[in-house]
Amino acid sequence: MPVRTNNCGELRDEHVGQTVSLAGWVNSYRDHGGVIFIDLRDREGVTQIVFHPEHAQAHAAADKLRNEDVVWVEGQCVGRESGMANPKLVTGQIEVQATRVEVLNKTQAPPFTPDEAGRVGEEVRLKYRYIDLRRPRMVHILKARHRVTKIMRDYFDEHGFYEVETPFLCKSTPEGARDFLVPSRLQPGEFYALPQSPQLFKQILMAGGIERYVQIVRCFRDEDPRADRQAEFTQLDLEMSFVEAQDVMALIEGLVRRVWSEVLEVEVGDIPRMSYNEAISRFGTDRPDTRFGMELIDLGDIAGKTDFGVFKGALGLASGDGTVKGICVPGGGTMTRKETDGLADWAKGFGAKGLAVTKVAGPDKLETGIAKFLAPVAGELIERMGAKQGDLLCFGADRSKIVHRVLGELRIKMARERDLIEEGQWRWLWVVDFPAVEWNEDQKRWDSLHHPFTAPCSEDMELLETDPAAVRSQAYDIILNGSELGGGSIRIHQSEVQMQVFKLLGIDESAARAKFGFLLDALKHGAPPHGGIALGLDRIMMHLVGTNNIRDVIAFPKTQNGADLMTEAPSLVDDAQLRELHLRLALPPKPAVVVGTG
RNA sequence: GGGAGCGUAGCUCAAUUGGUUAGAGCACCGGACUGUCGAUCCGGAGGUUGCGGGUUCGAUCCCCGUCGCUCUCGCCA
Repeated sequence: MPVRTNNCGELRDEHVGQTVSLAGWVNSYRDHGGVIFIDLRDREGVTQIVFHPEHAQAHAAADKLRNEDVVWVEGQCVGRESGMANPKLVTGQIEVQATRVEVLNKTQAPPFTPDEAGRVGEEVRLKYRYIDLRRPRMVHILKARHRVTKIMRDYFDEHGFYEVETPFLCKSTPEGARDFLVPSRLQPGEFYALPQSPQLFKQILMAGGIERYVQIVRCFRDEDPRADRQAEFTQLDLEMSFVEAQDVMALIEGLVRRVWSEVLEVEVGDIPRMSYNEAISRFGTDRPDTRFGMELIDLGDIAGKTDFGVFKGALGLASGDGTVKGICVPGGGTMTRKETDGLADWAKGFGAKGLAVTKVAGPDKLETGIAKFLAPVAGELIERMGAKQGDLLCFGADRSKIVHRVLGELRIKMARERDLIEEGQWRWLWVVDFPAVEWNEDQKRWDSLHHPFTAPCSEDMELLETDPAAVRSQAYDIILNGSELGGGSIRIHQSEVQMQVFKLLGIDESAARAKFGFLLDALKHGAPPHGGIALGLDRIMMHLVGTNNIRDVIAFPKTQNGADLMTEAPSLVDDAQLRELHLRLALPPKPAVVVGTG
């Protein structure tokens, strides 16, 4: 490999006259028969190379160059005459007159070129990821990701953290997400699980006196992916001893302030806090998008004055948690009957029986939908909801959980569809004061909202036995523009408290010992008070580079079926491999081949 | 596991109500061309319309199944 003196993004007027050598990929070629141009691309940019017939070796070689050939060129950096400069290239003031060329690798015709890849389907991009990664956009993303993790490591180093690696081959604990399992060869019939997070290990590190731990770590959850979720993902994971929630939150504020400042030159101010109850009540979700209004308005008292059966029914629910709330969709009055009927069907997907709507026709006048039921309270309703003529009012009347869910989802849906979110905003939020546990109606038991190691608020401790639903936890989630970037908590550091919580969750002493005995022992052997947080690095990157596709920020992502289209993982393995692991497949029978009926 | 959308040349797309030889641009191959920068011009090659079945005189088009990709509900302590 001959010497490379410069990269393709750095030559400027000041380099004119120098003999330079570049290497990279042929981004495009323009063969005029006499003079030939190629745009040479490497990681750093694009530089135009000119081949004149006088340099016979170079010219002859250039004649055969095609897109994505890998070449090395040597030549003179020359200035371009005015009118011949290319303002689209940062190197457009100069070009390199090639005197020597070496084709480092001749390529097959590529299925697509990095130039046009923005218009290529994702399936093809993933199959030929190495070509996709040559796109300046992808280089930019991977570079940004590198910078972000570098900033994070520097930041935590400055704050006294040690980066410690934790195991990938772990003990399976059936709580939470489905585990990826790894069969053990040495212990027939037994399995490891890949970590869903290093939660317990980082707590043990605290018991081990490490005091401040951080790790940028891969986590695995065998659940169906989404646009912002992948079975294999990366967390910024940390834990600190001798701290309270405020300390962890302040540390993270400092981190995002630095990352956003250095990467985007955006200043992040103090991040406001909102209680879980307020978030649910005003936004119908524990991760509110506060970039726009359209908040949920409580209408219980007004609804009670109407004769509308749906409202009456909700308010009179035996469960006692019946609620009537509404949102006002600005300008939504333009929606057609078909569209609003469609909303009702959509709402059923979230457990609602339907969705009542009406339109504002004047200061105290409603029309269409359930207008006739609301006529007596029209003025009051319109005033309460801050509505004006031409708005659409949507109502949820049901158990409060369903009302909040439906209206919370509707709020987002309407904002997106009607373009009510002003771009370029960074709305940060801490959601705090979560309930520690939530009643699971299906399983008839209490479930942790975060995880079983989250410390309850000390002043709520006595409620653990009398009124579990009222116990708040020392947990905190950080939200950006309605997306959950991460969450953490102060942990339980006393084994008696941990056992009390396990008991509430229906995990008895023997089960607790079997699954978490090592943790209980560690808590008994001098575990300090501690707490931490984990942030989704992939989601942070999605925000920083402006994509809503998590696969864009991962070099080698998987598809919705968990497949890697490039390597074709997962795949069948040899019988010999299975035998070594003491495994035998028990696949479901193949569906019978249906022969045409007719 | 459920719902929705998509699948036609290497890539991005088109193809009338179900109609005769499935087209275009780019890429590829051959040729021309000494200042282009999405070069241009001339010519050429390239198709199991994802796969299997059905309906029909005739299917890219309609029906059933299946595979793949995307979004989504469930799921994600």
